[in-house]
Amino acid sequence: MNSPTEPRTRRERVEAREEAIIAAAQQVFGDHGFDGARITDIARLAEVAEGTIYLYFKNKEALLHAVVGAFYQRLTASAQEGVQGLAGTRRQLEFLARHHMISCLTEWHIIEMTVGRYRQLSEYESSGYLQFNKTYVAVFDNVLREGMNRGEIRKDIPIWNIRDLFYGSLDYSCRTYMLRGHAPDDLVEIARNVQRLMNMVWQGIARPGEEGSDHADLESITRRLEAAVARLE
Amino acid sequence: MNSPTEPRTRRERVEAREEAIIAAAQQVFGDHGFDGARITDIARLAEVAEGTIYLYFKNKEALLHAVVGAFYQRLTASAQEGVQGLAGTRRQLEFLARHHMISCLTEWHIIEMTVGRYRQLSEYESSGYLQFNKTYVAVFDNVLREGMNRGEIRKDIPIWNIRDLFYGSLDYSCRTYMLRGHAPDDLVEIARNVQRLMNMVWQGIARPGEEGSDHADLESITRRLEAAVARLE
DNA sequence: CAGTATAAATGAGTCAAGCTCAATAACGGA
DNA sequence: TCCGTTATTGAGCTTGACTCATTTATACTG
Repeated sequence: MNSPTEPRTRRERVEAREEAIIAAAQQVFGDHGFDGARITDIARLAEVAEGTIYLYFKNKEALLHAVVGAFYQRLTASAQEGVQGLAGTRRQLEFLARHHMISCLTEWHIIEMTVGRYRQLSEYESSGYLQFNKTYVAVFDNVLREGMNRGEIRKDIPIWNIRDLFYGSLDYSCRTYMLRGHAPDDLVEIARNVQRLMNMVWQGIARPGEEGSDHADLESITRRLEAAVARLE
Repeated sequence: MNSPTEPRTRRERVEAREEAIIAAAQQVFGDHGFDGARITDIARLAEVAEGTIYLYFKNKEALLHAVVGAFYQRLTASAQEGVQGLAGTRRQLEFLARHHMISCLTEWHIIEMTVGRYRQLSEYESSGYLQFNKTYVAVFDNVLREGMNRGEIRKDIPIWNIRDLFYGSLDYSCRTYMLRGHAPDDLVEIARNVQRLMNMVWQGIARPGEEGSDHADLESITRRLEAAVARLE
């Protein structure tokens, strides 16, 4: 009857319970959304009294925080791991894009709960979610910085602009994808989608060839002329 | 004491009340977010009993729906109006981008409430929000389709991919902008931000053709110089 | 100008769900 | 086996969305 690794020590039992609660929460949150999820149901699913949950988590929000944290941990780890085996910035970005989109689609309900919650949280609480995100996008940022150093990526755009372009288009694409009633596991269609997005993004961020410098020069010349006119004014 | 246009007929009074409630709701939702807003407070601010609100709106969600609807109506109207006075796809897209970002920043709290609520709603309820969005992005879609017909925009990318790229990057940029503690009314900084994003997006969607993008850049540079000279005159 | 039917407004009361806490149970070392 | 500590419980408290019986305002009519 006992599972092979039944918790023996007090500490082990406590940790197992915490995990059980998080697992139950993930389930119920996923099924009903944040507001729709009842602590009672989470407690029942975790085979625990309602009050017990509040020994492990300060409140419902903290419970969500734990669920989201676990998700981001998985996400960040697999992203990092995948990038390491690849050479070339474009390759790496394409992997990150595909990986992000597939992960977001399969755990879409978690993403949807995270987005748009910041506002109702205190400065301190929301900083927790931001931290998760920061750690995750650090993987992207590194890829991008390396690409810049290798001369593959333009250096004249702030990195956060590129990041918003990248993840913004991907996440919106996820939403569109779901709203259109697509299956979250049609890998071929997803790959096609990502490919199109990345083609566009790459055009915008890749360091242009020889003739491209013309473009940059014209831009800087224009700025100088405008500045000159401003001085006249 | 009476306002110049005090409502006289029954119908007028009812409509004035509905508007008062929506205005109060917009205020309170904006200050405290959806969950944080109390119907009691909205009622007090609208100078109405709590029960009265439920004569006008089925529930709290319907109240939010009305507030968001009013926002989208303003947004769509001003977007449409602004586009009409402009020639050239790039010009129009740049206007739409700036307009979107400025609007979203000034009414950021409304945006944040809308995003991420879909999940907790019934199919029917969420379709209301989708409809708002559909009407709004129709303006963008038209600009893009015209651009395709004029040969300025690539035709080999589905329009929804471009839309996600466009609004995804803009909205994420809004969030970044707010999180970095920028003022929502620093128009110069916003314009710079939008400019960088649009440069990237344009690279991705412009029809490559015979140096067409260079041509377009030269065209826009010329316009800027002309504008500067015009100021001198 | 009453008189009345109908529409509109009210707020005390209900209900549901997050959260608290005094009482209880389980544990493990002596 | 006893006892101090830790963990658990669930009945009740609180808050806030929502309801509904009652009251008030309005427009219509003879």
